[in-house]
Amino acid sequence: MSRALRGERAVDAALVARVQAAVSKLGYRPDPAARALASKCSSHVAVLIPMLSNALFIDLLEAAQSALRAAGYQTLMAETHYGASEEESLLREQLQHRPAGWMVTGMERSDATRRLIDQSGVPCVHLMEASGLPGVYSVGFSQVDAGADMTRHLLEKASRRIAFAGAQLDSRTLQRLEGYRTVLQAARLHDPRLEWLNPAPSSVALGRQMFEQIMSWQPPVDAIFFGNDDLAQGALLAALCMKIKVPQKVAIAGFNDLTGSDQMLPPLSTIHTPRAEIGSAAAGMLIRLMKGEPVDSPYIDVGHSLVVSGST
Amino acid sequence: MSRALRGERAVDAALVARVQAAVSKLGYRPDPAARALASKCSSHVAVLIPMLSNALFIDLLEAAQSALRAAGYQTLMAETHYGASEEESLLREQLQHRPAGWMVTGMERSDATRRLIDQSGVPCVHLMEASGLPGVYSVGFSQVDAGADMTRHLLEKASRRIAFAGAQLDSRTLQRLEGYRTVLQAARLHDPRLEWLNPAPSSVALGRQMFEQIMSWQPPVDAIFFGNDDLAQGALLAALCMKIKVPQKVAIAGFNDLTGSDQMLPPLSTIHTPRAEIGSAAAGMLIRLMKGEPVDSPYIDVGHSLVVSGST
DNA sequence: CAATTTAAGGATGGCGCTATCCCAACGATC
DNA sequence: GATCGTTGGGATAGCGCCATCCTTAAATTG
Repeated sequence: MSRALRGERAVDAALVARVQAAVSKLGYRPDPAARALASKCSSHVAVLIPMLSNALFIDLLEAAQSALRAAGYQTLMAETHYGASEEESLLREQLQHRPAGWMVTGMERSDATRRLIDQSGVPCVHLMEASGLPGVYSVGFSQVDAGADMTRHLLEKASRRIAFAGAQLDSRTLQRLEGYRTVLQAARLHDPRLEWLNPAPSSVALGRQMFEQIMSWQPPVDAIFFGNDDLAQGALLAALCMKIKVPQKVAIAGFNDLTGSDQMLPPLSTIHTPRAEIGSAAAGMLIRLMKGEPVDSPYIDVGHSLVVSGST
Repeated sequence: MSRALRGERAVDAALVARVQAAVSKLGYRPDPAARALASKCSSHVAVLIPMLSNALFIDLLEAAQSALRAAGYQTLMAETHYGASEEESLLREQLQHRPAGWMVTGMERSDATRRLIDQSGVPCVHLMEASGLPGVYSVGFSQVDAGADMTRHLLEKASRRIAFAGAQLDSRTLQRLEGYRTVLQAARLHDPRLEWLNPAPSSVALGRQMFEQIMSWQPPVDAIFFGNDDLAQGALLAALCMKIKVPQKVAIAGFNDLTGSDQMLPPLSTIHTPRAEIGSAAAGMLIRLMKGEPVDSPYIDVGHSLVVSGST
């Protein structure tokens, strides 16, 4: 009797033991396809991330997948390439497979996508941004606060003309920019010409290029806050190449604390973001939701921390 | 009638058209769970890679997933962490889900795993190494030849004392080492003390550390061939830090042509490996196998190319 | 102690497909 | 023209579970 296996209703302990014994003796394994057909719900969790090539999301995915696997769920990863319509079509595709849960990145998406998620009745956890919206589950941290923290750090280091250089221009980068702006406006040091925004994907090569561009501008800047570490790494390499002293001539800061940032010359000051923690906490929350158990809080703020190093 | 949808047997064109019309009008979508239950085969493809944190496998996964998705298959990615037993348990787990196909990395695995794959009857394509074994499907290139090519290049650049520095020590790294050895032995320049092997995972930090170690050894080396680009990137950073001129004092070469290698100072000489091509070619081959169609050749050699740059 | 409620194990009809069998209609062969 | 393949469409029995109902035994009540 299957009830004994799933611990459903009240079942006599002796019967459970007998069933368990038979199960392990015969090597019985329930068929996921049959289970999905009968219960109208698979054991798959669809995880939608913008891009694998941004190392940031790898950590997220690895942690989430590992936690989900331990709980008996299969992870179906898909890339949205930062596209709202691609996200929608991926979700629609996944919906046919009757996923048990969803994990999506960020809060920004089309209304159609939002409706799709709501109406599907499939529990969904949002990654990377902590939101207080009712009925929305999320695990992340305040991108605005993190951006503000780094800007404040640069101010403390006596920088006055602080540039912000961002790529990809996804909503999280723009939130960091917002934090930067708020702090500089409060200090009466904000200058919109110091905001360098490039919609191209973030990369070491682009960071190098943006650094060269910013440094050729007049009047010179004291510091550059890059929206992602790969850009900042490129900038540090460009500075080495151009023999520009960092941080004496210009301070450089990054975001996310990616692999290799601590190996740069000088080591990069950055904001450490606990991606693995986000992944596992989100998986934990989603598992509770999928089992119909209550969750303590609809959103978890894992925080962030400033890593002060040689580049500032 | 479902036959009309799947193009099975001979079906009248008019009937097919009528069914198609009804399908699109009613928005009918076949249920994957029911299909899997009835046919004893899902539309899932399990892709097993060693580790996501090695950028090399990201390209592989992205290309494979994109091709598989286009053909209507779902990708289930899993990490073996370079462990034979972990690979076996992952495969065993996947087997319950009746995958339509398998993609695994490399040729090296336990006998039990090999048997598992054979006996399951699920088609399997091997990635990264081109093998001529009968009944084994694979897409890759000769790691031995690639290692030999780079070593020959260093010889041509007048290096005589050429070190090999490898990490992780997976079978592919060892094959590159084999190519290195063969060339140096033929040139009567082989010295086993110049082989620096570290089983720790490959990383920029480890490359830096290994470089410092190798450079403090006597007598000095002319060139170092690193088994992966992240190690070589770390070495280039260490050289900058130690004010050791590259390639004048020591030449540095990498492998795989990873992101950022062309941005280093000096740009890194490396072996370009067509990962995306491997991923899509392997997916294409697997799709044919899953459909029961014949494949032209059981293995595809995508080749490799030497990228000569500033570091050699 | 009979009547009623409660608890827990057992039986069974689908879930939505695929595979298989079956049969009608048609052409080919002798 | 009768027999025999052959082609193509329809009907149907599961696939292996889960949800639901049914049944029986035990506990509770008046």
